[in-house]
Amino acid sequence: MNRFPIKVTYGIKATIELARHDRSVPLQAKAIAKRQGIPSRFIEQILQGLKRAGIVRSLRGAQGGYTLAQDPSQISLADLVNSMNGNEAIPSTTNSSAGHIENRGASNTILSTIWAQVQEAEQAVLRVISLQSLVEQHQKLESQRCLMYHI
Amino acid sequence: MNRFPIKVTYGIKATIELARHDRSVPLQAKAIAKRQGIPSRFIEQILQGLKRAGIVRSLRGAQGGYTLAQDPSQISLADLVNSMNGNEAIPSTTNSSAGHIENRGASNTILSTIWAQVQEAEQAVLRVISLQSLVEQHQKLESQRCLMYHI
DNA sequence: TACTATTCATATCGATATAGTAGGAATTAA
DNA sequence: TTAATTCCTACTATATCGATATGAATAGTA
Repeated sequence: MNRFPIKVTYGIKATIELARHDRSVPLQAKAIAKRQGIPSRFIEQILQGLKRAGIVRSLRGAQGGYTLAQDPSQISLADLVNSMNGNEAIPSTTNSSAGHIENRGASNTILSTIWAQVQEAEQAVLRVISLQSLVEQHQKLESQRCLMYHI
Repeated sequence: MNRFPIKVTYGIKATIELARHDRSVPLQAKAIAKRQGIPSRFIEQILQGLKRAGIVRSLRGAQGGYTLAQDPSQISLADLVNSMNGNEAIPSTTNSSAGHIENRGASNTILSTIWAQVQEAEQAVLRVISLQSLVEQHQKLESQRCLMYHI
């Protein structure tokens, strides 16, 4: 069973924690790490990346921590995944340089186009999933797990 | 501009060469390498993988080489990409073990499901593209390039 | 002010994956 | 028998992944 890169997985988990947390109070990297079982120095790095991407805000110093920069319903999985893939801001459909693919050889041109289609298909899946919906699914699954214990 | 792993790119180029070549006469790895500018020892390895996947057939010895195992119209890009990604035979939609996702934690379960959706979206793009159509596009682009020289 | 908790920045590390290279055994047409 | 070819296995070099390490900068609080 394949999966997202662990860095992406951790980042998403972190934002889920932030979304579940009171947005007016910053949540510390250490707390996120503990709750999700992530090495705390590692999640710090990831959160810094998310900050640069404008997904989260931070407060330094004692009682500092991280908060979401936007409402969970406004953050898509595409936003999260792209911000953590080094792919700074995938230009959705701003294919400004159409036909300007400077590959020598016909097959390179064709394969570039197909790669773009694959990427777009992936983005289409990720764009329609909001952080909000992740949190809701999370809630639902957790409560199901609770019920199981009562059997 | 991202792209397929070079190994996958080379493999696809090799099968395009095979598709353009008389299928009753084997084409040598060395010839493919030369035409597509691929290190010849490397394309050998890749072709062996394609053979194990049943995409190509080989003839050993002098005058040996490779031929396609099926008609180009019957080979999809999904077949090619999957056979070269180590993912031996992705089970298309044989989701026999639905609900058997053995991840601890609700977010892992959710993310596994989403990853599967992303994979399926990619496969859907690749499944509808045949090697035949790649060859046709290739032909078309080459002839366009010819026209350009006449301007 | 001093102390402490936190983010922020940068370097390093081990393991794994990617992109090859190398040597030679096995096979087969001529 | 010879030359050309696939086939098999091992090796190398570089990059990426998944962290860990060290410590500076910042800010709340006693």
